[in-house]
Amino acid sequence: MYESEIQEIVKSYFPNLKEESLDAFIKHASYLKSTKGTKLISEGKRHRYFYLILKGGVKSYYSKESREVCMWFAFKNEVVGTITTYEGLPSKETIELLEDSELIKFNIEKIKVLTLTDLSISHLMNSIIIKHTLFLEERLYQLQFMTSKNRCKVLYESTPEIFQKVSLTDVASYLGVTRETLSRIRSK
Amino acid sequence: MYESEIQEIVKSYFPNLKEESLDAFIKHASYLKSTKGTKLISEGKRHRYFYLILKGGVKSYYSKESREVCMWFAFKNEVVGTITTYEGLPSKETIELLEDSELIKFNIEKIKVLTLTDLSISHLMNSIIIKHTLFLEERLYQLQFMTSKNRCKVLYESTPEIFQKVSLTDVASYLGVTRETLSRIRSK
DNA sequence: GAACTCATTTGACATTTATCACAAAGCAAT
DNA sequence: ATTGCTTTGTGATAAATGTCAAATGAGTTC
Repeated sequence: MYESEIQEIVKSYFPNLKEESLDAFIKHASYLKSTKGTKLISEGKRHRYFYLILKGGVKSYYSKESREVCMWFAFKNEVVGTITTYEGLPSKETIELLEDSELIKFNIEKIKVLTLTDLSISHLMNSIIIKHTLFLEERLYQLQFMTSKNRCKVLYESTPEIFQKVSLTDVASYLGVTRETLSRIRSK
Repeated sequence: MYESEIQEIVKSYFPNLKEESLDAFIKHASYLKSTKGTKLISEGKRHRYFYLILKGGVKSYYSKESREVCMWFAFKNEVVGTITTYEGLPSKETIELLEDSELIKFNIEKIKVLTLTDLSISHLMNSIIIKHTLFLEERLYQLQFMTSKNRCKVLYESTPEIFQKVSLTDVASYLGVTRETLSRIRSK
């Protein structure tokens, strides 16, 4: 993929990015095509990138004692990464492709350097983080207030594609129940 | 309290704020002393402020059908607010004083205007948000992976003052159990 | 199509936690 | 100290969910 194509894509995804910031931003972006199961970010390691999904999907999960708990899923047109990576720390999560996907990857270290002098880029990164923060708050709210049956229902209504693309085991862990329980509650 | 005193305090709390940004920042800060039970931010309303706690403590909670669930607690030297307020949206949470407290309040709208032209202030707000995001991720992790007994233990070990200053009912809701259950598990 | 693998469903049972009711303890005002 | 109020603790029971085991179903390979 040519740099000019990447530029067009990035421009359309981040319309608030000023023209003069765009060039610098693009310098740290590159196209990436990869297969199902590939890990974009692995738990315990430091990484340099965050990603924009052009095609495909990913899951994020924590693992502990051979148990995996999914924290979120993302598909086409979403920006993904981990906040620990942004902070230069080892990631606590793993981000893995759910299917063969196409992405644009951005060098986070380089782009952080740009935020030191470029307001437009600083605001862009800000808004990406805030979007994630709002998502986490909503998720916590649902875990604390809603029954597992309702969480399942709300998820199905808001993003039915998750049930097509993600295994029930993973959806169950995301909803905070075992797969057996999810299997039962969703038929009721 | 004189402006010069506020300036000293703010400067010491936000050492990364550049000297030339500090003056503009301080213009939107003021001292506030208030009594237990006062609501700094009320659910459903738009607000203009975030706060730095000089003395005292607060709790944040969501309420639904007369049930309250605490989302976090904060004490001396912590910055508090809601991300929805920062985004100019009505708050989903209520923030209430746990005891008579002294605070500095900052006008969020005005400071957001400053972030449009001031990198130093933009970065400061960023880092405050990121700190909160890391907290939310840790909390989600604990809710998904740890037993209620362990969550209780970890909370007691990390911030014992919560058990002194907050009612068991509130702590229980924060930990995701009923107060009866918390009463039982903590004695075991 | 048979054999194999993997995901999902179902059943039986154990465990945890919620719920409801009430008792005990702590605290403030008189 | 007595009264009233709020918070915390305890007991009995019900509901939800976890755990383990086995069955079914769907997809793949030979």
